[in-house]
Amino acid sequence: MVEVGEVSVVRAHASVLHIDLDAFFAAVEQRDKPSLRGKPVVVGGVGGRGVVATASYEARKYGVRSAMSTREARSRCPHAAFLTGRFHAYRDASGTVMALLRSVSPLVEPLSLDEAFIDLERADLPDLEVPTVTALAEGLRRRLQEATGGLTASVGIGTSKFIAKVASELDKPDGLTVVPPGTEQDLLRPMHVSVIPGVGPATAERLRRAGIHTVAELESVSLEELVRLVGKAHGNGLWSLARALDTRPVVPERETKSVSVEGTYDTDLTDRKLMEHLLTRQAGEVAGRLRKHGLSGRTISIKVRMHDFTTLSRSTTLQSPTDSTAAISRLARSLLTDLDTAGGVRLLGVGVSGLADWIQEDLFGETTDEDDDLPDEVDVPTTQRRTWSPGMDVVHTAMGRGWVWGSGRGVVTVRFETAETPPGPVRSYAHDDPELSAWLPVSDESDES
DNA sequence: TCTGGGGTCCTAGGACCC
DNA sequence: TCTGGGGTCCTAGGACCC
Repeated sequence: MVEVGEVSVVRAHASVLHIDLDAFFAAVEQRDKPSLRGKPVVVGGVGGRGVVATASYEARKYGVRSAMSTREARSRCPHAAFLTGRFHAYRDASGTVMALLRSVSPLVEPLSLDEAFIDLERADLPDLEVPTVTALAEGLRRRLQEATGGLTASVGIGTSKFIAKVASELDKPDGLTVVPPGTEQDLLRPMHVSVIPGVGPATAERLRRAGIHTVAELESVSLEELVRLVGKAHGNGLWSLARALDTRPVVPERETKSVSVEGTYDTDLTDRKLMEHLLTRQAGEVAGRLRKHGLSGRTISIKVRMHDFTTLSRSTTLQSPTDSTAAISRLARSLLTDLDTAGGVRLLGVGVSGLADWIQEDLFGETTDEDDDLPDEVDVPTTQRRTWSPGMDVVHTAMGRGWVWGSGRGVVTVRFETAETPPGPVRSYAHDDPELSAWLPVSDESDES
């Protein structure tokens, strides 16, 4: 990437590589189970409301596609093997591939289990001319097959992420396309606008109504007009990509922004008690994943998809991050109270965002003046319930001793005492969180001193 | 019984603060 | 009493990606 002052310029060499494993989930299944080789394989949800995650090329011949309902896939290709998927196997294979990619260049950006960008400017190469990067890619594809027991990949190389990704689509499966620098516009202009990342069905339809079908037509539209059509951020992005202007860097690590769990049920839910039970279970999974990664979050959300596919969400933001199952589950259930679910619910989900690494994160010394900025208490049915007094109650938890700092919405906020940096970190708990059972009123503290 | 699950980013409006 | 603008945070919804 060339930097000219603040402005980054498109690369002079085809030094971005995009790699896409062919029909990845299905290919892993065929690799591990020889009887499936050469036969149509469909991996995805097998329930009444399942969809196809990956179809092998044999199944694609019958018109089976990703995101198609499994029902439809069955009617198109009844003799295919329908499998639910073995994610640990896919994760293993993906790990092998990513490690191989990192041996080519330290700058590898995985996009999913089966896709990644590689920055070849950081590879050990004599130059970045087309023959050199072509040879590198052929060697990589060969080694990948060996390392994975026969998985194949499609590779594209170009002067940007956009071009590399478009290129990898051009020769599938098991192909390689290098787009020489300077030929990007010739490649793109005849293509449909939907080759541009971010142009999905809704944007394509808006553009179509404005008479814009191809990249060449998109290129002829002014920036102002594009922003008017699709909004500011999107408009700016489309204007640049239509001209093959893409300076997005290859970024190896990205911070997690949210963690969520959702489920679609084979029959619509109408029983509120059952919905609360399911939200509780999901909250536990979310909290477990947060803890596993040392994360906690301030915003708890639920997602509810109704029988008619309309999707609602409700969220609430705490003063301080939590990873507590009880807190997340209580808030999730209380958010459901808002919603009229009479028509039946096909999907429920729980998510946490506004993530923090709570050990390092914030709240050391800020937010000093008020004890309780939490929203007003909602009436949550609780068997064991007491009043927590900010500034008055002391609690003992797995994290040590802390003061009750805020209270509301069925959640207690605790500020922990730490030796070196008072006041210490803050966490939230449900009122009846078992972790808080060792609370002591402040008046009992005299015994300790 | 068309339409999964886990994410990211954007928009728009309102509250609130300066 | 009226009129402001900018910035940030929050919520809800939607588009999109793999």
